[in-house]
Amino acid sequence: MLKIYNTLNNQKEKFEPINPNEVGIYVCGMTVYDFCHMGHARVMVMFDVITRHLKRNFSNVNYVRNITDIDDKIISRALENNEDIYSLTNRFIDEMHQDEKSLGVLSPDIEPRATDSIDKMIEMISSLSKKGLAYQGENGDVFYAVRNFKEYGKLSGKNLDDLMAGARVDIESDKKDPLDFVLWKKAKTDEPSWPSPWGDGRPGWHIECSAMSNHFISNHFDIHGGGMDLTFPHHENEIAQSEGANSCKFVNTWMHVGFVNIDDEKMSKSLKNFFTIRDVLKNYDGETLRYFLISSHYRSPLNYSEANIDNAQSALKRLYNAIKGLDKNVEDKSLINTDFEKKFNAALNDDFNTPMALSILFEIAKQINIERTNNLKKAGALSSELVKLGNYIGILEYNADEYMKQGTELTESDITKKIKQRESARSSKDFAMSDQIRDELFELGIILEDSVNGTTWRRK
RNA sequence: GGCUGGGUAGCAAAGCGGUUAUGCAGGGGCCUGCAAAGCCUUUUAGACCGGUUCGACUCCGGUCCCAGCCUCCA
Repeated sequence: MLKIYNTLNNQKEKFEPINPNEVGIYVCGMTVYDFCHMGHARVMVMFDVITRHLKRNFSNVNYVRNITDIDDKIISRALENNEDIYSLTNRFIDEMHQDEKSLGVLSPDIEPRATDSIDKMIEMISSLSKKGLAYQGENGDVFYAVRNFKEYGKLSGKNLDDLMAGARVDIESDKKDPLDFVLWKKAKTDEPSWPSPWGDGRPGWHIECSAMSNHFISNHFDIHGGGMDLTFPHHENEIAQSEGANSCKFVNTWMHVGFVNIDDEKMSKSLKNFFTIRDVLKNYDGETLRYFLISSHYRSPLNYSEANIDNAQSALKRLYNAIKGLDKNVEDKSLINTDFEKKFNAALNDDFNTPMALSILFEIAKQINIERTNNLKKAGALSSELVKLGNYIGILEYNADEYMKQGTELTESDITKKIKQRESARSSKDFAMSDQIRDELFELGIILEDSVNGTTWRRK
């Protein structure tokens, strides 16, 4: 039984899809004007783990993650670059897809772009307008009348009067109420625009997700996710828009992924304390990054530091080391304890407890290491189990031997030559020479390991 | 000020009202020519103060501290 923590009531609750075996899940994706940073990576990876688990348990999962390709920041960045907005957004969509691939993230089922759904947004704003929930200001912008949606604040646990007390004054606005937000922005000269009943303009950010989720999934669907910073106002506004326009419940389960922090502060573009995925991939492989991101629970804050990623790398290497050199095609179930998979799935069923799931993998690794000296077949069966469960969460995707060797500048044949030299030194008991060769290779980042089957090497 | 979360051993990070989390690091041992890897073993916890309980890191109350949201942000 799958349990998910729902931000709507701040409780872990039993997950039951609206239609049996069908799950609709929508996640707010990126605004594509720059490279993705580690915070984006965490959302991509966590929802990848989540949807992989959903797809194993429900036959028909529709995972939609949008792309925001029209927005103030995109327009100003394109202007800075003296570039067409589509050339800018296409470029960064490609970059994002490359990052996803590095992190082992599977593509969503549908990845709609905002600019392809402008008509759906206009429809929705019209319907809000008919219901008295939207109005056009004198400057031409169309706003949502927050006071007219009585349940406003139910997701974030805020009430309008508390919000008023802390509201920042928006001097140049035509809003009737400072908390009202923009649905449609009147076009300025030289800005991309679309025709609408309110004049040429472009959609506000919040309406994009309401329109796309309603269109690509349904007016009422199972799971909506995103980073924790989207809870308010973005997701609150989505509820106001969708429930206001459709007069039915919008989303059953709201899921929010915690921040990636640096020195216990949120990583963000405005604080300029962010690391892009590209930055980090210069020093670490994608799977190490993925391991790092899933090594804490998705709702907890995750502190970014090199020490912590090093830690993830060591842990992942332990798993690869366990499966190294074993025949992972042994599928004799009688040789393995089926509790491993049960416990693993139970961990994921408990609000996607990835740290718990990982600990099961280490239990298997330990068993493998114990068995490999006396029962190679059993060790092989266990390693196939370990790889299978690892693959469930998108790790252990590589050949262990290759994984342990990757990232060295030396060629295989150079290393093999050195190993042969050392072997002849060893057989003539010239241990000084033997150790010297091993030390030389160590300086170059290569670790040699002697065993009864001969000498193998791996990257430091 | 309002609303969310959270404070676990040297570091990271979970579960659990009583029994080893897990990974890294440290100690001792085995293995090894010596290492590495691995195995065995071991040290280091639960912010603070009360309460409930036979028993609390785990439940309840209070105090202190931290982060996030209340503006665009994943």
